[in-house]
Amino acid sequence: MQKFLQTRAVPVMVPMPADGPYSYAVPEGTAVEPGSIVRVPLGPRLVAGVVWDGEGGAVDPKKLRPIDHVFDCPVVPEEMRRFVDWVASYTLTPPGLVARMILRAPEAFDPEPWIEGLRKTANEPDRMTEARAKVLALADGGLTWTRSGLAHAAGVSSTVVEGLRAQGVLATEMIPPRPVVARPDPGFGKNLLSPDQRQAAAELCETVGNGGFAVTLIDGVTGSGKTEVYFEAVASAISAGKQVLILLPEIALTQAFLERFHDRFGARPAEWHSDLPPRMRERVWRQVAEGQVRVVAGARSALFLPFPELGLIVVDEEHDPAFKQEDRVFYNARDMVVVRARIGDFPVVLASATPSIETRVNADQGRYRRIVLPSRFANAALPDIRAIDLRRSAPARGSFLSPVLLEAIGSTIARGEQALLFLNRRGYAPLTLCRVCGHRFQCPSCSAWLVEHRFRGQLLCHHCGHHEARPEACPECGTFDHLVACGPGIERVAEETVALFPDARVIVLSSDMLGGVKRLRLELDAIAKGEADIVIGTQLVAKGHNFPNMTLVGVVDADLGLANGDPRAAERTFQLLSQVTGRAGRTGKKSIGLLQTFQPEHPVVRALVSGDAETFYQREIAERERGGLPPFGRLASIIVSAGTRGEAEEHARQLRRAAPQAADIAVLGPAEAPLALVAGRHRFRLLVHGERRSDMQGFLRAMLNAGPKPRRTVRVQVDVDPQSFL
DNA sequence: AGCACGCCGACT
DNA sequence: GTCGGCGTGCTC
Repeated sequence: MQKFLQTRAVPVMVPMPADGPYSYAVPEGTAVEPGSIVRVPLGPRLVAGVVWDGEGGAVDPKKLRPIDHVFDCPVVPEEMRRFVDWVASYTLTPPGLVARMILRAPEAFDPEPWIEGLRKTANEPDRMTEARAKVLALADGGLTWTRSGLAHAAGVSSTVVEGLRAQGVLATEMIPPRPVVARPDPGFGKNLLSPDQRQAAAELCETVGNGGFAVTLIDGVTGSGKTEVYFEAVASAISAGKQVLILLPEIALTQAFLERFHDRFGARPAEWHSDLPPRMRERVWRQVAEGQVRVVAGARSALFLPFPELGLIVVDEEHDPAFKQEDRVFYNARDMVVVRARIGDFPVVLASATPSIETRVNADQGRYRRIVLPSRFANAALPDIRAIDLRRSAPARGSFLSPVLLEAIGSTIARGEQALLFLNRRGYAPLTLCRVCGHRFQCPSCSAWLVEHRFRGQLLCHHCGHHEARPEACPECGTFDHLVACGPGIERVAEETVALFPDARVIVLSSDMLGGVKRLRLELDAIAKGEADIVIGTQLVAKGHNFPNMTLVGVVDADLGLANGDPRAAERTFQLLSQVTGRAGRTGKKSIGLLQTFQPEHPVVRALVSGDAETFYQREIAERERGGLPPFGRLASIIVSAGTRGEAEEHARQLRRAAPQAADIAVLGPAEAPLALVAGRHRFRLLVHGERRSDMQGFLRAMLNAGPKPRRTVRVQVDVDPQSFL
């Protein structure tokens, strides 16, 4: 006891939702410093934690337990610890949960083991064979090889290599772990840039060269070569000895992107995303922490890697909703990037053909610098976009493709070019009903319509994943053969297309496709090689892939997504359809985009057809600031979720009553909230906005403190959307 | 977040 | 008579 009282106690952030770090005793002879990664006892188990800053909080000395182990690992940099504190405070998340995000590679805290290698000695083998000669010829270079590497390179079995080792011709020598990627060379494969690109790259490199915190938006139409431009900024950061992070929406993190990077820098960036195999994950984490990896291309969680020398972050497809995490810690990685850069005092590049409204406003108001790339690169021209008014040019009965679109598909494939049909709806039909009694198939746990997937023979809920076999008879009235599919899904469009163009080669791309990522990659390759005439796809065709021979993009339902209550409906639809139509015309051939719509006068449709995005943006910004919808930039939401709608609603009401400025709060019910019903949990979103952009945080805190404490299964979480932190 | 403890329904 | 459901509570 006496000894423990004298022992130093340090704060350790443990990976669980405590309000702050816990105190642990530092055993005699153990050295730790802020940022040290340690193993500590927590209740019945041992967990990894990070030694935090300041003095350990006062605890009952009887509770104080000693640190179990200090890992031989680089410390979590000070910038990173401040970042964790900031994110925790901003999102009202317990800091331990945020810290947990940087500790997601448990095996990486121990140094990577050295690998057993083989090296030629002066000894001669007893007898020379052809296989042995091949091995020795390679080993003569004086290099140390791995056993399998040497056998493979020599084209012999590893028993040959093993035999030579047994005779002492090859000796074992330990070699350090291999880097996950080679060092990128900023001067490797410089791209030829257009004058616009050169100008933009020069501006960007100047900002990067100056160092210091700055945010630059590169706003350029699809195909204008934004990537080449920000690659130049990446090159200057590498030359300046900095590490670089490129954030991409997970789906855009494709092979094609990695290859483009390779072509420019002679090496791939390290990848970081949820599908990374655990072993690779650990190696990347470790090598980033050691500063061996200089460039990471990753999904949003890459922001929590422990870079010691980070000097530039690029966020590509800045507007993409995939940068938002909506579970546990609620954050928008794009916004947290800006904070991370401010803490580290280095620049940020945001790139998008269709920036988010809040980023545009930040640029307009001078907080961000904006660089515009107005035209497509080289001979590629933007597709000519037209609306098809479905009231005038209606599809035939039971069909979803209008005569105008069918005609365009026909002539496109007759020219040997490719057509893309886009419909953002998986499955066969979004609603099934009984023609006799009117019964509609609904999800038992979240009351959304069940989507028929005819290919799988199932009805599925796209909210919670519930699925059931498609019945023959109506469960309500028992009548056979009177169930009718309402509306189109991608499978149904495919069925129609195959029937109308029986000789065309049709490929369907959707995220629920059998065969997963591997199959998807094969299909994309096939399309690139011209092995398809018509591609039918959901959202996933919008991103990253280049289809060089694609000269027609048909949007089956341009109105889809405009009618839900999401305050961002118009913005999101504009972004999605811009990207999809942007798939066409990458090679200079004349190309067109056709939008099937019932609302040709809708601002989104008009913006796409006229190519005048500016008017659309100004209108959207004005719309939000006029009220009705919460103005951007000061928007936060408190999400209340509970098992039943009643409970969530009641709690939301109470919180709203507790708030001092009730007029500033809008309560959106499940119908309007974008994520109203998730996994059977009913959610409510209170959108909160204030007149001053100062201290949104304090307001939320006050509201939560004044409000009732959540009881039973009611949970309250806070999601702060666009930034008020600049 | 995990994990243990604890109190009520269907099974070797 | 036990196995096991998840509600509640705690972790320096």
